[in-house]
Parts: sequence; structure tokens; C-alpha cells
Amino acid sequence: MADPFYLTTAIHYPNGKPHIGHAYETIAADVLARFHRQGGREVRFQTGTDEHGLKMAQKARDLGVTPRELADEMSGYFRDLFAKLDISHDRFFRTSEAEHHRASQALWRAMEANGDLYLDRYEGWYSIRDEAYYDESELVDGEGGDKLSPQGTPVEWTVEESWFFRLSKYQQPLLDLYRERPDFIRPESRRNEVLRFVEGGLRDLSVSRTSFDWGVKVPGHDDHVMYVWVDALTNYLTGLGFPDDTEEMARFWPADLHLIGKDIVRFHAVYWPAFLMSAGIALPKQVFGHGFLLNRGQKESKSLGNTTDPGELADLYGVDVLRYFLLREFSFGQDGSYSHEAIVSRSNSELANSFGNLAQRTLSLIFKNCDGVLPSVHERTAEDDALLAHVSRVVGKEMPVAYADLAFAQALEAWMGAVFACNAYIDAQAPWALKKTDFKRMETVLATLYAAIAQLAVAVVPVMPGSMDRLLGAMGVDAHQRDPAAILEEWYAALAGGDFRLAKPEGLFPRLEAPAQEPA
RNA sequence: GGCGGAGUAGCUCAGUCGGUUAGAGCGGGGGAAUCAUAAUCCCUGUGUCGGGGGUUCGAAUCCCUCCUCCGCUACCA
Repeated sequence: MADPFYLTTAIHYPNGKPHIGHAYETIAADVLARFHRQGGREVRFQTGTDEHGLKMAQKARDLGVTPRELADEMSGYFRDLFAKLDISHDRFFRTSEAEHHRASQALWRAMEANGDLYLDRYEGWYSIRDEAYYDESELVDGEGGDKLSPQGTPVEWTVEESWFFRLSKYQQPLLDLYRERPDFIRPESRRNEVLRFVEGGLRDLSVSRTSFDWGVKVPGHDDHVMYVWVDALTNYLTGLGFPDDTEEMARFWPADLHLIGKDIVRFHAVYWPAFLMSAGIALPKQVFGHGFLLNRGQKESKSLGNTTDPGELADLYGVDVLRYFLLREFSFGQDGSYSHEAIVSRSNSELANSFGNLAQRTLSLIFKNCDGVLPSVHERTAEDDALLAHVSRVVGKEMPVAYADLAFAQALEAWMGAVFACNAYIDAQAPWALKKTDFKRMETVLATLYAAIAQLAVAVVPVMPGSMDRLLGAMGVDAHQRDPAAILEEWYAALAGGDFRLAKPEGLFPRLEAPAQEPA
């Protein structure tokens, strides 16, 4: 297969159970992966969990388990969720895997060999209780003039031995990169932020810690573990077999897209390319920082008690409804606000009433009036041609362009426009009336709709794989025809001429009840 | 404080390299139809395009200013 496409999500930090943001990012990546596979590209899609770092160590200690045990458990929740959400990743990555330690150390040695790592001392305000350094500006004044951390714990000026990465050396190379490849960081607003940050000057980065040991050991210095981001970012390489010269590395690196949340753009758009330049490794093609989902306009947090379990949403409304909602409702890249009412309303009006009902009424007419035999096309009118032209344009052109550009909401908006056109068409043609007056015309109308519905279904297979495969299966559309190119071809006559018989159609998307009360 | 983004119909938003009467969906109102998941289709919006000022033949779209909200402002991830 040609044209490889390597796509990654951020590896998720499992110091808590997965939340809606994890689901959002991973579903979006999955849709993109499925879209490219559907178009014939050879896709490699990686997600996983980032298990090192201070917080995991602290949390494990609080719970009285080892970090590894905690990681095993928490990582499992992510795996389970992704299975439930129909995520089609090729690799679920865990930074605690042994080969990952080897890869991170190889990257480290490459940066060291390039003269970009040096041992020095890290000085700063350190809170023993928080096990963290704070910037002077973050400190608050306590009673008696003592300085306190933002958490109100005492801090003291501490000096620690640490390895540093010569980030300062990469200011100009990074600025050159951003200029030469304007699409390296998307969306534009994130790019501007990064640009300004780098233009403001870069300080060398402390990249090792001696205060805890849950991480990847620095080669030759066992008392140091790598700063979590060094090893976290390396996962994109390890997943392909780095540092070995694997077939996967050759085929899929550099990555086509790192899909991440807007909060970690800096690590991916500044540190990561600098590390790679230092190590002499090709840079990924694009970093896209998506927006956050807000619960009724508010950020979800445990203290507010407004967290949402994405698995529960999937159980409540259906995986495909949730997937559709998340991509349809928000402009990818911008923050968005969601609510149970919004999910129910979107699902009922678009999936149940508009598309589901279109399929149901069309297939029912064929089932009842033609005994399940797909009707022949006799003579197409201008109305038929106009409808098919509209649907083909959307399915064959507008949606692929939008998907490829991560403009999911636009793709689905165009899709809805085509669904509306089908409903307007069926009402104008009124095949139920033609049944008595012009049976042949009725057949042509139903055949036209059948082809249109199949095309519309194929177009949203990446978004709603389960439901659409069920529909297309019921419609007798072969698996190999379920891609935007094949479904635009003349497959209908062959199918109708064969011995395929339509069974009694079943509803695709049941209407949802509005939640009586907002769950706490 | 500095830098950046945003403020468009009841709601959610699209639209800005200046140009015919500013758009969509949802909700509301009216009508049609009854094949279908009581779903669908048609009709229906007098909106100060955050306020004010300016440039222009002409601005939601460019400039200035003010107000409001949000983001970034490096070593938790």
C-alpha cells in the first residue's frame, strides 16, 4: 500500500480516569485515521499513556501501591474506554515499556553526542511537600514574610544537580522552521502564541531530576531520571521501533500529524522539534492543538463536581451518537461547550429525524412496495440528476477536503445539507403516491434515493463506523465499495440485478429522551 | 503588565485579503403531506454584526479608542 500516514494523539497522563477531553482527542484522531484508510492510505495510528513523572509517583505513594501497579490499573481504563469508543489504533503505547526506556536513552545519547546536554545546577524555590520547583512569580507571601508555594506549602531556595538541554541554541532554527513551514503548528492562533514565545528568547531546559526515580534513567547517571517530557515525546518514535532501523521507522517517520490539546502545544512545537534537530532526526510534519470541551461553559474539575465519564455518555446515548456529536458540534481547534441537552437535540434532529428517518422511509418503501427487490432505474429526470449531483459533490469532494483539513464540523455540515436535499426530494417526488399512478417512476425515485443514501452512509463511516457498517450491510453494499470513490461508481445496477433482497429495515438511531434532570 | 484571540438573530455558531437586500441549524409561528423513528417538506427573522470615532463612493469586514470574556506569559502534566 502506498502513501503512508502516521498519526498520533498525545499519550494520556493516567493519574486519573479518562475524561471527556481524552475521548474527544482520541475520537477525532480515530475519525481521521479511518478517513485516510478509507481513502486507501496506509495509516499508522498510535495512542497510549504517559506513565512517568512526579504526579504518578506521588499518587501511587498516596494509594500505597507501586507506580507500576498504578500505571497498570489506570492505563487499563484508557484501553477499555478506547475499545468502547471504537478507536482503531494500531498501537497502544505505554511509556513504562522496556523498549521505550532504551529508545529514550538512545535519543538522549544522540542529543548528548551533538553537544546539547550538559550537567549543571538547577536552582529555585523548592517545596519539599509538593516535590516541585516554583517560579518566583508564583510564590505568595505567608505570615511573617515567609514565602509559600501556590499551594501554601513552605518553599526554600534549593540547588540541585541537573542535566540541561541547550534549548537556547535552537531559537533561530525553530523560528526558521515556523517561517518555512507555516503549517507546522495549527491552528493559526496557536502558531502565533508559539512564535511569540520563541521570539522572546529561550532558556536552556532542565531535563533531568534527582528528586524521584519513577522515570527513564539518564544513561551513565543512574541517580538522574529524565524530565518526563523527554521520554514522553519519544513515544512517537519508540512506537515505530526506534532506535532500531525498522521497516516502520522507514515507512512512517516523520509523523504526518501529532494531534494534541492546546495546553501542550509548547512541548510539541518547541521542545520536540528542538530535541529532534539536536538528535538529527526528521521533524514531524504538523502539530495540531485542538480546543477544550467545556461542561456548560465551565471547565470540568473534580472540585466543581462536574466531571463527565465519557464511557457513561457512550452507554447512555450510543458510541456513534457521541462520536458524531463531538465532531459535529464544535469547530475543531476552538473550545466548545456541551451539555446533555445538546447531545440529545443534535442526535434527534440530525441522526434520528433527518438521516435515520430518511433511510427508514426509503428502505421501507422498497421493502413493502417492491418486496425487497431493489427497483430498476427507468428514466432519470432533471430532479434525479440534481439530487445525485449534489450528493456526489458533497461525498466525493467537499467532505474529503474538509476531513483532510480536520474541519470535521464543516464536513458534517455539508453532509447534513445533502441529507436535507434527499428529504426535500422524497417529499417532492412522493413515491408513495406514485405507487398508484406511475409505478416505474416510483421505482426510479426509490433507486435514486437508494444510491444517494449509500453514498451518504459511506461518507460518515469514519465518524460512525458501527452504525454505518450495519446500514450498508443491510443495503447489500460490499465492504470493498465502502469508500468515497467506489461508492460513486455504478454499483447499483449490478446489486439490483443480483439476488440481493432487502430485509425489513430497522431503525438506525432511536430518538433519545431529553434528560429529565441534569445528572450531578 | 506584555502579547494574542473573541464579542454577529431567542440559543449555538458560519461569514471578514471592503462591495448586490448579513447567513445556517436549533427553538418559535403558519401551512402541506401522511411513505417513515409523531419523523418530513414549504413559508416565516424590523439582527444598532460589543460601544464610540475615523478612512472610503461603500465596512460586520481596514485604522484608532473604550467595554466585556478568554488564552499565552517555560521546567506538574
